[in-house]
Amino acid sequence: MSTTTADEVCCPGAGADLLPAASADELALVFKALADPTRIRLLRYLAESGAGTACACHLPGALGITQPTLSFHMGKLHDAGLVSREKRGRWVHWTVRTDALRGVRAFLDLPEPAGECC
Amino acid sequence: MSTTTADEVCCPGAGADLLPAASADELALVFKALADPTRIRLLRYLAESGAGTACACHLPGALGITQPTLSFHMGKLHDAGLVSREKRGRWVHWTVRTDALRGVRAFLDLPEPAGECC
DNA sequence: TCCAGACATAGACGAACGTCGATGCATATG
DNA sequence: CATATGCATCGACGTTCGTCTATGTCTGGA
Repeated sequence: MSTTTADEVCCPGAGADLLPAASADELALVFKALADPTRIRLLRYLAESGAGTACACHLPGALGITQPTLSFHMGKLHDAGLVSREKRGRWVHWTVRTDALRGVRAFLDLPEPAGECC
Repeated sequence: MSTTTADEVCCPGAGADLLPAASADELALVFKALADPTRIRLLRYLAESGAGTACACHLPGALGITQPTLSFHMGKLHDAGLVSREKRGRWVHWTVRTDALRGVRAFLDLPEPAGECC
């Protein structure tokens, strides 16, 4: 029931192909990890620290969250591949993985509008 | 309670300043709109269509979702400022607003790791 | 060896999300 | 005017999310 009168009446140049569901899922996973203000600030904080690495010991206080909540967010970032965990003695040090952002950055470079529609 | 022993023991170069909460919220809003496979495919579809504009009449079938669901997702994209709505007669045409992605694209250009940590 | 501290995990709870069917509201067409 | 159609909205539902407190686990130092 898809090819009804709509196809011929409305914008015919809109026959673009869809992004495969697998690719969309993969992108959404990273975007989901970025879809929280706390995690955005965490990522930014790490990126601005020396060598993109820092322990998160003073962050709960600065962000107004508890330690388990911080652990939860870092886990999310880690699951998305955006940070790597390294245990040094008693503390955990986190490092931003900028290469993990390549996919989403490529996606955001959407083709510029060119040509007419209808 | 912030400047305890932790500050002097663990990575001292980690004294980066935090992104303001308002900026983080703003970024998270856009990322939240992108944090769904269906919306990712919709945005990509629009971007690849002529002039970044298309009506969404054949999309429900192609994506395996119903018309209300499509309306819901387009509303989300619209709320985030990622698309603009234009009513032409009986149909609604959607256009990608690539400029709305500038903020998140700038954020994703995280500073490269430079210097040593500890 | 034992204690203190850093981090993870478990359990709970309210809020937001994604989806649907049903309905309402415009607008083009006969 | 009556009808059909594209889209938005409503109400409902199960799921996921973000946060907390309480507890467990592991490591370094006294």
